[in-house]
This record gives sequence, structure tokens and C-alpha cells, in this order.
Amino acid sequence: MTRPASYPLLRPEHRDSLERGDVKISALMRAHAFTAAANTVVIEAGTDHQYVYRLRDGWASRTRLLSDGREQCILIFLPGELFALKSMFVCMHSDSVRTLSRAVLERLTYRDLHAAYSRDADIANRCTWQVMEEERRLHSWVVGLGQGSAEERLALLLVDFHGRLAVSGHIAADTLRFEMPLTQVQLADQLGITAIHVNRVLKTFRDRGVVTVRDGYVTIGNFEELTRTARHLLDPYERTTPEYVGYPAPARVENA
Amino acid sequence: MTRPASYPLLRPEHRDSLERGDVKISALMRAHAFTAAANTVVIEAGTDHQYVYRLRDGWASRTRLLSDGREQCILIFLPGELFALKSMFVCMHSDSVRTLSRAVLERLTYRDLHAAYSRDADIANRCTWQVMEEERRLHSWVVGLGQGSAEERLALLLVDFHGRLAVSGHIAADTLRFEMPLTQVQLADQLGITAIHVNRVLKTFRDRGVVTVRDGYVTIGNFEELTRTARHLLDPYERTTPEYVGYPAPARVENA
DNA sequence: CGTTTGGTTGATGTATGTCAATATTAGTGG
DNA sequence: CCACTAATATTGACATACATCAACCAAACG
Repeated sequence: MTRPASYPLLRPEHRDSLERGDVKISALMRAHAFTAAANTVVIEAGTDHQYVYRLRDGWASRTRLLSDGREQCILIFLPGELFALKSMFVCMHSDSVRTLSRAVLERLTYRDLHAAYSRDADIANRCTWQVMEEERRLHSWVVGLGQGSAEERLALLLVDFHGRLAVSGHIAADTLRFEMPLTQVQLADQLGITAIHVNRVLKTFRDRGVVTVRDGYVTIGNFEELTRTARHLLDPYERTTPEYVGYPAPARVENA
Repeated sequence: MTRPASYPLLRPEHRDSLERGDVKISALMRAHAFTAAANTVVIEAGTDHQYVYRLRDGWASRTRLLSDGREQCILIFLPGELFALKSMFVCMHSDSVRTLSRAVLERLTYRDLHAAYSRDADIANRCTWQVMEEERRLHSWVVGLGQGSAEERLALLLVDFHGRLAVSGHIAADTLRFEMPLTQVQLADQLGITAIHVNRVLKTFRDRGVVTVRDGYVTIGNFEELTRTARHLLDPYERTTPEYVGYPAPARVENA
């Protein structure tokens, strides 16, 4: 079972349209669902690609591999999100998308989705929203990479995971333990630091009782201290809790 | 006089639609044009904002100010680009947009643009394209910040400026000198390093005859060496020259 | 003509990378 | 079930890219 993404900071006038769009896209894609093991390459960099996806369950990431072997994880997708919307407009993906855990994916050819997008304003709105939401996260992550220390970045990332899972209803907002399938190497690629240094920072967090990252789980020991570590990097105007946003969390859609 | 943005890697089937969208948006906004001095704050972080903009001439940037005074420049806008499209969907901007040079701006209330976007597929496509194009640049910049050294980042940024100006027709592709209004402090905020270090890297570039950045101009002494410095960070599948993309540069629209 | 802003350079400090060694765990084939 | 291998995690010693602090110059500016 999956829940749709929630819509922090959305102009209230569009909310219903987005929820309809979410339902409609799910309906279109439901017939084309499949399961992928962890670490499956869904989209290969350097290829044209015909599909747009919806991640129904599991984690996935967009990653760029550099010609000298360095690797940067650009964006992490959580359940309910659409990805590869760019398939609709561009004929080349520069980065690959892979699953980080066992995942359930749905998809549709870009032609079919673009046809629906042209015909139905709800679907267009939902697609545009997805891209804008990703852009918002990329903005924050550019700030994190440009200005944050290793500690700040790691704290920011964990707070971000927690907030996104809470908003989408995958965990309760006050849950302090959740599944997180990234290895230290993958965390390092996301954070722009070495895996060895990730390990060191995790150790200081663990020793201070702030968070423990182990065996595919994050256990937050001191949420206040974690957010305090990330405080300067946190977008002061984004609050991921529905209370802050001023309207209730969106209705949930079950599709399995 | 301004040219519209060009569309590298765009699926050919959408090209005409995007160009029509560009013309239509320009037509809608033309009546609401104004000039701003350098360093004018166009959008203030932390406010709702009613407008969407088109930068007809000059440079602008999206910047986030952290609570402890650090500053990160997230994205730089060049002539022909739309910005603050998010005004259509979200009720809060987390970063401010300011001009980097004297600039000519056009704008429209987000309601008017969203109405046009709902009614006209060309306009919807043009808006979506803008957001996707920004996302593409953000992806590349995340890679640069996450994996690049100071030298690599600076080289990447200068190559990016040159390529974008060339594709949009503001300079000839073989021109090695162009206007660039950023100060070293502003470059530092974009690159995620200190201004002092920017200065040092610029000095090594200058001493090696690679590039000279002075008095608001970039003069490339050795283009090959500059791209070689940035080579690992360059998106191998993005080529900003129209030749590579496989179709001619878009027709130019004059609107002043 | 002082004041501000942008730029330049040197001396020194530090966060993080690199190299190396060793557990620990997970997967794989016999 | 075991032996073998390959990931993953952990920790220490050492190296370095970049930050910080400080001083100074030049041009713009009111």
C-alpha cells in the first residue's frame, strides 16, 4: 500500500487538482506495475528512454557516474513520487536511476503520459508539481553541498528523510526509527564526502546519542540535537508537518 | 534585443510548440516590462509572491541566505529565461532573486500565467520545459559541488556561461570574450568556496593563460585547457552547440 | 578626500581526503 | 553445511585542499 506525496506550501487552490492528478496517473500506470530487486538499474545514463515512472514502494536514486569513476547521487526518490518525467521532453538521460531497495514500480510510455498531460489539466498540474518539488529539494541540496560541513549535511539528509516519510504517511511524525536502505558508500555519494568520513561522522553521532544508522535502519536518539546540527541548512520556510502547512494531510489512496 | 532560450536535447516533436509558447509568453508579458538596476532584489525570500518573470536582458540569480550569514547562490539566470514559475504553485519563496547586472524584466501575475497555462498547451509546454531545464542544470551543479575541486567548479561555471550565451545567440560560439557581471564574492557564493580561494584559483588560471576574469569580462585564453580542467564534471551527453543537438538553432524573436 | 567595495597576497589552521589494516557480514558455489 | 569471496563497516596515521586571519592596494563614490 502506498500513499500519494503530500504537498507542503502548495497554493490551496491547486490542492484538489493535484490529488485528482495523482489518482488519475496512478490509474493509468497501475496496469504496468512490476517489482525490481535492490540495485536494479531502471534507467541507464546515455540512453533515450521511453517511460515515465511512479515509485509505488521502495527507494530509488538518480546518480551520475563521472568519467574518472567518481559518483554523485543527485536525488533520492521515496514512495509515491514520479520520476523520469523528463522522458516526455528530452531524448537523453544524463544520469542513471537505480533502485536502492526492493521496489515496486509503475510506468507508462512518455507518449501516453504526454497525451494525458495535454488533455487533462489535473495530470499536467501533478506533473509540473512533481518537477517543482524536485527543484525545491535540489535548491536545498545545492545549499547543503555548497555551504554545509559534513556533519551538517548528514544531519540535514536524515532530517529530510524523516520529514518526507512522515509527510507521506509512511511513518508517524513522532516515530524515531525508520528503514533507510543506503550503505555508507551510497550516503557518501549523496553527501559529496568519502565513505570513510561518513563513517567517522556517524560514529560521533552515535557516541553523542544523536542518531544510530545500522542494518538498514535509522534510529534517532535525540531529534532536537539532530535538527539543531542541521539548523542553518534547513529551509526556514519549509515545514514538512501538515500542521504547519495549514491544511490537513491529503487523503490516502490505496492501489495495491 | 533578446533571443529565446535554445532547447538542447529537446525531443524534436515539441520544438515548434516550445517556440510558439515562448512567443506567446513574451507577448503576454511585454506590456509589463521594467528596468532594474544591478543588485535589485526582485523577490524577497520568505514572502508570498504574485508574479512570474521573464528576464529579457541582463543577469539575475536565485540566492539563499542562511541564518548564520552564509550565502549560497543556487542558480543564475541569463536572458530569455523565465523565473519564479513556482509562484504559480507555491505560496512561499525560500530564496531571493536579485539582479546581478542592470536588467530588463517582464512579468505577469501567476494567476494570469496559470490561466494561460491551463488554456494553451504551448504555454504549458514552455513552462514545463523551463522547469526541466533548470532541473537539468541543478543536477549538473549538484555533481559539481559534490565531486568537483575548486578549480574544476570554476572551470565548469565559466564553460557553462560561455555555452549558454553561445546557444542563446548572445555571443558567437567561437567568441572567447564575454561580459560576466559577477564579483569574486558572488562567484564564491555560487561555487561554495571562499572569495579568497576564488581569487587564488583565478590567479593560477590567469598565470597559466587559461582564462582572465577582470572588470566584468571573461577572456578565455585557452578554451581547450579550460574544458579539460572541467572535463570530468561536464555532462557528457549535453552539448550546447546546435550542431551537436542535431537540429538548427531556433529562430530568433525580437521583442524590443 | 575619506569611505566603501572589490581585489590581491602571505602565514597559519583545520576539516576532510588518502592510504592501510582489520573486523564483520553477506552472498555463492561445492 | 562449509569454504571462499566480496561487500560493508571501522579505525589509525598521515597528507592536503581549502578556510581563516590579517594586511594592503586600487578604484569607485558620496
